[in-house]
Amino acid sequence: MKYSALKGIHDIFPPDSFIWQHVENTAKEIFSSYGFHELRPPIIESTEVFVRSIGESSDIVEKEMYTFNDKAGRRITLRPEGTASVVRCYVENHLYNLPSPQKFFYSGPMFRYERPQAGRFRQFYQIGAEAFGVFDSIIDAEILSLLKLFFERIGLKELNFQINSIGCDVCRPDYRKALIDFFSSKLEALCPDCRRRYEINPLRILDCKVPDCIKLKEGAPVVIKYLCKECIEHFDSFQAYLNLLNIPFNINPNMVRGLDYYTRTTFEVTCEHLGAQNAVAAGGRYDKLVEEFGGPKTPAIGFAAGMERIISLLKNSGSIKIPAPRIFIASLDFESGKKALSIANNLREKGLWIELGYPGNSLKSQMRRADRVSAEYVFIIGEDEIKLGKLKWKKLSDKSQGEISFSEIDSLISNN
RNA sequence: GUGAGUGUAGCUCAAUGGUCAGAGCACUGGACUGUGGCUCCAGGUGUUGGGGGUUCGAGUCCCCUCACUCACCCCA
Repeated sequence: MKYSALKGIHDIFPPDSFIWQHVENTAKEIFSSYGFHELRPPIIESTEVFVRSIGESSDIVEKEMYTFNDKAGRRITLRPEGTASVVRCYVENHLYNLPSPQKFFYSGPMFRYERPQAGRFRQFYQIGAEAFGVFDSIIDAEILSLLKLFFERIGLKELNFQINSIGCDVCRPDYRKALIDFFSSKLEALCPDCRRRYEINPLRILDCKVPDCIKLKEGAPVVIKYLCKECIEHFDSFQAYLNLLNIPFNINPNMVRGLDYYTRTTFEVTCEHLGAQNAVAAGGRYDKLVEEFGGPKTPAIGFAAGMERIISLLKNSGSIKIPAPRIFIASLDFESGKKALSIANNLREKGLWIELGYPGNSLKSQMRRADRVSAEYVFIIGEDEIKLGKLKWKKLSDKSQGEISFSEIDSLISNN
């Protein structure tokens, strides 16, 4: 084979593309009902947009971005995530002057230069949503409620909702310091990765999976105990809203998000059937980011859902119907072929999905193809039918068949 | 970036170091001269991922390389 798609980058084609459409259409419908409207940011930005939002020292920025110079020497990056672009757009276009809150959703490809594995690709698709301008945790609950309805509607089951609060810039420094104090005496026993995390982002030691590290973090300070009064109130009311909405959730104090911009609420939706990369959606609050981008002080919260992971769960559940043509028209020679073509044209103008058999193939093979594509009806036109001015029809599901004159085709369609 | 596993027909996979590398699925035709699913018959493509080595002989063993997969890191 001469050419293949790049590593970690995949084509999407039927029948999978039907599932993609189903998910995207459902998302648009559900998100709209929560007042989230589509925003289409570009997929490339100046590198600085991502460096400033995601964080200089994060892995994404340090080693995973597709970055290049354009012809004028500007530093350009293919977006590794969506939030940075949405915030840039929000600030650049002064959308904060519109009635608050402003709520947006987006969908499209993201790019990260990573080693591919199950549920992780170099080009991958996310559907995300962002809400600007609300401090109250009621919006946090609305976001989870939106996710729950979305996943229910597309047919995903057995999902776990995990939440946490990682504090704000008032209380997080205290917690960070407590963690550093706690682990400083255990440094030698930690795995090499955790020793590195200790330097870069001590919070990340908490979600290490190495058995020894799991033991060592018993008795480690819990973030919730260090939250300031405002953060506690926010987290408590968040949970009250979730209970009101009957959204089952677990508090996972070890869930710390990797991106620097998160504050207070973080959450993740996971599914056990996925493999190591088990999050189908994740997000959180980022109350400082708009300001850092030069906008007014504006609280915000958002999430991103991984399309490929959703699709793979739906494929395994086998619950998606693949659409099928309404009518398959088989024909046997030049004259009947012409008749078939013109009937097909008329019916397609009415919006019906019509497949044509081709007279070069035997009727048997045309019938077989009609069956393979799960056509509802087969029309058969040959020499006799042309002479008599009528065609034979057959309904494949129950084998019923009959004849109908060419002029009566419309009524057969509308009666069935 | 690190580690492990796998590369044989369009797809899923067989083949103890030994003759000509096979089967199922799928596709086309026929049995059924114009009626799908079931059954039977017929029809064919492989530089065994690529390169080198060991051997009388390599799909099989060794080395290199590439690709894919899974896991770590990280993250949707």
